[in-house]
Amino acid sequence: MTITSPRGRTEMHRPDGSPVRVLVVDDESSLTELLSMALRYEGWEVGSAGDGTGAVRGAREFRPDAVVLDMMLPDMDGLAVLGLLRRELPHVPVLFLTAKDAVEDRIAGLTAGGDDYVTKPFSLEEVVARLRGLIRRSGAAAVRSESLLVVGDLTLDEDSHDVTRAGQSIHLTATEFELLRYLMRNPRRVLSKAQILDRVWSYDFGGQANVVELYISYLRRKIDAGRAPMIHTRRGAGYLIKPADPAADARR
Amino acid sequence: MTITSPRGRTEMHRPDGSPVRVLVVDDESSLTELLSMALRYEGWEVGSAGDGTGAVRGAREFRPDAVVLDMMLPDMDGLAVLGLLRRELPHVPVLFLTAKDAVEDRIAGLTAGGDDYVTKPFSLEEVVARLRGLIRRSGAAAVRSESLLVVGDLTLDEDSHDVTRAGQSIHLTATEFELLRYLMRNPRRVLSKAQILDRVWSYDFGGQANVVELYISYLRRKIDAGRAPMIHTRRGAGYLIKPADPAADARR
DNA sequence: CCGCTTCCTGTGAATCGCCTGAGAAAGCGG
DNA sequence: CCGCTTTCTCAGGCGATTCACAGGAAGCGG
Repeated sequence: MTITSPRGRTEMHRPDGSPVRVLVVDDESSLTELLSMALRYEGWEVGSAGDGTGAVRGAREFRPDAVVLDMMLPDMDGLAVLGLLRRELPHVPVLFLTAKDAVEDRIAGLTAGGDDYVTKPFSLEEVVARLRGLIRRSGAAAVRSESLLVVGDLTLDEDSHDVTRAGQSIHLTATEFELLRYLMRNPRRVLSKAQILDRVWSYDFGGQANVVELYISYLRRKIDAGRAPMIHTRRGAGYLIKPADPAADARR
Repeated sequence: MTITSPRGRTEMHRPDGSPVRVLVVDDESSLTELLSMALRYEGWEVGSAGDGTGAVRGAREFRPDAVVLDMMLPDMDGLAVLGLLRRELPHVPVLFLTAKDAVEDRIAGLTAGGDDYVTKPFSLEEVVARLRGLIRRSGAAAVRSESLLVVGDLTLDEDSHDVTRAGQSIHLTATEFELLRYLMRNPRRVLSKAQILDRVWSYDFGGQANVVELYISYLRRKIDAGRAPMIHTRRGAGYLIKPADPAADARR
């Protein structure tokens, strides 16, 4: 098993102050690497394993607070792995990775204990968001962080998916929602189109990079329409969101 | 016997503030695991046993506030187990698990003492609800939590199964009732179709996921018909219930 | 001010997810 | 055993969503 330590900001901690630990189990090394990078960046400590045997060993040695588990492993059935994991770590919430077309009844019962799943191909934002939700609700994180993101007079609730600006409710589509969440989780910070594409769109997205521009445009229409703008373009660099400058409104 | 502690929100407590304890007895480990997960998520401490002998030992050592007991155990008759349990824990309420075709009048006699039963295959919502009822009525829980769920002008009584909106009584079928209860126990929270399926339908349900859509549609006809809607679709994410926005009514 | 690059956004097509009517099958009460 | 209720499948339909494309606008360096 490989263990890597966080390098970014750590918002969630365990009761003793150490970073949250996540075990990633997938047989495609490109995916475990992708996930490890993203989760480490989230401020978590990441362990990874490529099969069921490694997963059990990882659970025993690494004692993670959450597990990301691919249901398709080379050496054993996903449910079998789950059973063994549960024996080691009865409390740990599990985020399942499943193929889109996988028979849905394989999932049956899995989310019942508070676990969750995402289908491949996924976006990193989605995985991170769900993992945060699982950890938040599991009580492993000392700070039972809020599900509400706030930037200026803009709010986004990850539980209800409600978005408001200045108290007014705003309807967003799924993609718009994920994009805004990503922006709001990184306020006052320039995010490049490449970063956004990597984070918000599925890892197998093969389309034109200007979808980002398009969706920024959609967001502006809904978020900034007729108000002091919060979404800003940094030409040649990317986009960022920040609380509206009150003077900007008067200036217009 | 295996003991696992709660990790979720704990709404019911014992007089000393510690979590309620439930002993699960079933010989199918997949079922004890499923139940353990769900009950732990409910905020309870769970012990489990796979046979009558283990059940008696569990009762003695774990001192549960309630027992979930499969009537079909490998080593002894359900009634024998019950007798031994009663010797250890005279007042503890028991939730029996029985096969659908089991002789019902035998069970009926058993439940006379305030116990209850559900037939296999069951839904987790049903088990949890009945267990909550048993515990509430047994007086083990310090907070004699209400049996009435309220969201906006919608009320649902878990004891009487009465549902009203704006004072008007509404008739629901069993499935509609369980679905609404699940929604109302998680107000303002998006619940995915998978979560709903796992929680409201029996664990062996192998049908199409769009039954959820269908029943949401039924509920809307009865709950939201001609009123400001309380049940909302989050396209690509799931459903949620919340108090009707009063402005929405005027807007329509 | 010019020309180049980058970004914005209207249009439209394809797809997706959701809603719902119709009806079969199973359950239930009398 | 019969009729009513309930559960569930199937499939058509439709609006919402996603995305490509392309012309126009805006910023930037000189």
